[in-house]
Amino acid sequence: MANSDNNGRKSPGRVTLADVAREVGASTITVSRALRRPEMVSEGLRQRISAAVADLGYLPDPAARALASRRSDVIGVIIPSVTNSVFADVLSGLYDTVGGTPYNVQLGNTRYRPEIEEQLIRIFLSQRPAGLIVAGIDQTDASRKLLERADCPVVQIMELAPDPVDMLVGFSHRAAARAATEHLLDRGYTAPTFLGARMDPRSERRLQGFRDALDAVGMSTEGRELTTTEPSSVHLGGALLDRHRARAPGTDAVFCNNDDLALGAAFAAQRAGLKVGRDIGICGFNDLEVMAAAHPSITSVRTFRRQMGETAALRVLDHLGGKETGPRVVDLSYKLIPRSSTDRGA
Amino acid sequence: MANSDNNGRKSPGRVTLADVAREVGASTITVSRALRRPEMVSEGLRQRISAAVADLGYLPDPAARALASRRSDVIGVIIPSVTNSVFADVLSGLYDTVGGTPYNVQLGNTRYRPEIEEQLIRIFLSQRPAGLIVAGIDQTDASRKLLERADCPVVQIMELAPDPVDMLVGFSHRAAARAATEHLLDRGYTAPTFLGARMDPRSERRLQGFRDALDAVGMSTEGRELTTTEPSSVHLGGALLDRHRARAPGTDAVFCNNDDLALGAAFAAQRAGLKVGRDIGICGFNDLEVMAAAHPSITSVRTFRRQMGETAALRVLDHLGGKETGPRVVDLSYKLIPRSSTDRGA
DNA sequence: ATTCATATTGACAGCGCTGTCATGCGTCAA
DNA sequence: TTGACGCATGACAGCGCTGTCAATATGAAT
Repeated sequence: MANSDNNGRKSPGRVTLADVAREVGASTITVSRALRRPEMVSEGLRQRISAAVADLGYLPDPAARALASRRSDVIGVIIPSVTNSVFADVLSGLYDTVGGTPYNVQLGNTRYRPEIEEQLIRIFLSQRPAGLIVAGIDQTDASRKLLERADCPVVQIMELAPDPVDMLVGFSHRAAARAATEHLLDRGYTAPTFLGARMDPRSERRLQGFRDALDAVGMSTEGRELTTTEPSSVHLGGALLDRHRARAPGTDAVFCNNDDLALGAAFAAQRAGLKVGRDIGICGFNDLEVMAAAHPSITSVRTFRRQMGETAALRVLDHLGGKETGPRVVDLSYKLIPRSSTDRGA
Repeated sequence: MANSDNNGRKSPGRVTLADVAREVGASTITVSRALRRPEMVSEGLRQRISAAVADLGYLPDPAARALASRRSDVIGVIIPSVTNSVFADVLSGLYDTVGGTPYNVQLGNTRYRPEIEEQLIRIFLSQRPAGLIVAGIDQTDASRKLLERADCPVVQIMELAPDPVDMLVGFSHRAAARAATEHLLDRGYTAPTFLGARMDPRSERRLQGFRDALDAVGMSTEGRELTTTEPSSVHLGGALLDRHRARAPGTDAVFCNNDDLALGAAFAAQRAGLKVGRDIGICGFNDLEVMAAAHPSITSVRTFRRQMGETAALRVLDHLGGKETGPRVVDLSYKLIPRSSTDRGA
């Protein structure tokens, strides 16, 4: 016979539910249940099944499960950048929270392009994901519709908005930026400038917060903004500061879009012979670890990125576990951390 | 009838191959072929099928495909840390290369624990991945056996070794560290110390390279190594330098495990009133962007992390595409970038 | 004793796709 | 003309699992 050689067992290398079922003398469906809803199977059988599973080294086939249940174990995560350390922290929280559950994180990288985001959403949805986590609230109309129709939990992260597609975990970039700018004014700086790179939607909102603060004290924003769409970097922070100081020598403080720029600005200031803090105030955004360790230490707005990942993952997992408790919108807020770089007396 | 209501079409929301087939009056298998091996289907039919696919918005179901073909579209990537910017760069290269292909990257995070790595390999293999990319060459025996038996391309990355499981893309940490240390000696520093955090296998090899360099000039490594298993950070770099200087005031140079430590050491040195370069030489490892922008700029060993991700992905994709050309081992090497921090005259 | 709810198990079909083998048909050398 | 061959297409089964409904057993309620 053609199949005489693999008689008695399936192709080697893959242990199936049927193998386990045969081993314990039960049906496959019972084994399936013992694994997914143990409370539905009697104590004794359940234990024999566990033993057989361990014994045979059975591992479920996610593809078969997904096909039969019409639901995959993939939690899709759609973010604009993998390298950006801000997202790296969020991801770290996500992976730590999802690791240890039967679910898997799958990443999609939009590279800050809405049309790629839309395509990724479509592709993820075609996998019938267990959940979807997307960065930001500025999806295209089509994307938003897709997300609204998705029959899985959806969490938007990184920002705050009154009308999330489903759930949302984030904070107000605008309020955070306003607080940072007000801090500069409080510390006695009189000519602050906004330095911004990349200028994605979140950066735009930070710029808006900067304007809010100036508006509130009746200060014009004219000539107090220097932005570029180039990706952010430490070097660019220095270049922006140099460029701006050449045009507006009176500048005595900068609020930077993010910490890379702030760090670069600090280096450039030192290079130019300025004393950071006394001669020029510098405030960053995100409070990366380096900000506290820098010399001088650099003021920043702390954001809770890792916690954002954790919370978003938990929201999804809770929904999947049937617990639909908890608020739909979680505001993780922010915290200004004043340091030497905005201390004029330092 | 029970099914009279969904007569004529399947449950809405999912367009299947069968829908496309019906639309063009062909069989499902032909549509399947038109999508996967277009050259097997006649010109005319192929075009009508493409049109119908676009028209109906058909998206293949990866679970069904994986089940039927016994091969998933997942390229598993197993790394020790998601946050570490070194891996972030590798990942970025991976995602950029795999994005645009029909394959998907799925990440596993070992947190530097071999037993988790082994478990992850097992789980990934149970998905019959298209390929597997694992960081390092220090797998457990069991892990290595699993990888050897895997019937998919396997690429080890980050390091160099004579006996890869399958393919390998990396560079010699030992040689790179030796070159860095020799640079310190060449520049006239006479009492260099190795500062190391985390001390994973790659760090150990860098330490070995440091020792090689000292050995070569007959210098003792006694008291010239300060390492910790704590995770690396900028702050820790400063702390290590301070601690070491307290014990060994004669130290005139440090080779740091990585750039975070080096940056922290530079800040700490400045804080202590030392002139970086003249009073103390500092060399980092990896050459993160910040090293060139720092004030003073910091010497480092450039490693080609992004390219490592790209190359590893390409190796996998080539194999999947049938092209088994190219060497099994790719040495991406390294490049010492001398800067002010190791310039005694600066 | 009978009925009914509850708990435990199983039979069956089918998720959407692809591997395998078979079929139909036109082409071409003998 | 004929058989061999290659090309394009299709029929069929089945990948490994789970949803659904049915069957049986058990004990409580009447």
